[in-house]
Amino acid sequence: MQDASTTLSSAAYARLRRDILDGALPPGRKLRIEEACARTGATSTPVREALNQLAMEGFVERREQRGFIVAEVSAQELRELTDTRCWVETIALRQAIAHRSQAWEDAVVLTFHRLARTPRSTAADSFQENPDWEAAHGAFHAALIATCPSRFMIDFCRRLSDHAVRYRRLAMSQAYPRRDITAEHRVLMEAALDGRAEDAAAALAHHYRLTASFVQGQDPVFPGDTQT
Amino acid sequence: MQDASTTLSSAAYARLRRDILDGALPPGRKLRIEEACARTGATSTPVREALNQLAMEGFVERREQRGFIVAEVSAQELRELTDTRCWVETIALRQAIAHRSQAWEDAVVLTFHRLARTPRSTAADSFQENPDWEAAHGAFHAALIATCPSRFMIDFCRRLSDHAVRYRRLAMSQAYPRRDITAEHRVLMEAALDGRAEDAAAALAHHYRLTASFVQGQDPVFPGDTQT
DNA sequence: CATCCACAAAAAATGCATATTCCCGATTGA
DNA sequence: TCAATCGGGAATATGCATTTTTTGTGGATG
Repeated sequence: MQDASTTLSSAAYARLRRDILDGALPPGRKLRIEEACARTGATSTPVREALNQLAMEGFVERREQRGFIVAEVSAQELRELTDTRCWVETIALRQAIAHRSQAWEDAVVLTFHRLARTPRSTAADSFQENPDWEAAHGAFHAALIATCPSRFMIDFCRRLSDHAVRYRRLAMSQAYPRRDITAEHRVLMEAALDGRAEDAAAALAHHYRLTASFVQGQDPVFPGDTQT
Repeated sequence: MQDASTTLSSAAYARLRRDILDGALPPGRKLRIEEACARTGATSTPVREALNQLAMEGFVERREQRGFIVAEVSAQELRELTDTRCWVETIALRQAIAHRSQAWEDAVVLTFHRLARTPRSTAADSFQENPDWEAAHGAFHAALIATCPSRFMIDFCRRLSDHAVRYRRLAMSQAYPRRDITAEHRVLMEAALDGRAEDAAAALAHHYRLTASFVQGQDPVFPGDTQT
């Protein structure tokens, strides 16, 4: 019944993950097993596996004997996420620069080029999230730290990035920022290619904090969360 | 059929995790579902859930349509693990010190005291791993970074710590180090309590690197892995 | 008359036995 | 000797049974 090289479990995982990151499944939403089955076209066992994996990633919360809910978001967590990315990914970037290679430079240049050429919105007049842009953006940032000699670091950075994507999408549904993101990326790339590790790290942190402050500014996303 | 507040799935997860960290399930070992069922006393559904969670943690590898095996170890990964801990946990420690509180100081002192009073070996003449020591050791290191204002950091440090425990246990089955670990912990604690963040970070990194070099020295643990 | 507790019924999560699909190795034929 | 096929065994998926939680109702109490 299964088409080549994909398991129903993985398919359900990918589908639920996408729906959560897209915001189609909003934070706090109860995830009934049966409903998730209908959504993914699988039955309880693969769905349950998918939900458990998502729980380990922090995208859903698992309540023992009480099922799953989509993980909540908060301004507090956004701050922690942003700080953590700045702390950790700057280290990964410094390490990557210290271990740079020809292949790394090529990949950085290539992914930057692709990102710069990918429109952020699919519509010219209104903002319509372009999934290709997210992919290209992730590829660029991944390429930057690819030579960091620690899979633990790389995996952790990717996980944090995924959480950041969710926050960004939730805010984007309200508005979108007017800044020259390509320019930010170019500054970052050029510092990295030149081996100016501290400049690159600073640019990266600045880039993340700018996005975070934009997301945080979209008040309706975080109702009732006022602590600073 | 279920006693209070525990699900078979969680029990299977805890059991398999313990067996992997203890080395009872050695690296590379195939984990047949049916065998794991017998080991944990559950059937396939909860066992499969447990294995998936362990796969997300990196303790088992999931081969699509081919089952699970206990994650391999290597000298290379040990180096990456140690570097990552030194990079990340020193940041967490600096942050924790920057956000210290009375409760934090109390917890650090208390967990240090308990650790110092817990014998490392249950036998006086030969080395017999004392599970209480592992627990006390983990509690001390967790207490040190508890006030780091990022759950992402704290969770990541704990995950890395668990991987380190596995490496340590694997090496311990060969020999055990002769060093004054309590003294190392005391230096670390005192620097932290005094607010000397850089000293504390240095002590922590030194502590981890000493252990790593010991583990790495136990050649039989990593047969065929000679690259440096 | 409102509130709270107990009990019952429904819904949902967890777990099991079994069926199906897929991978791998062996055997056979070219 | 190599390739294709067949069979055994293991992983994956299904449907149902069991257990727990939750919700709704009725009655007693303040």
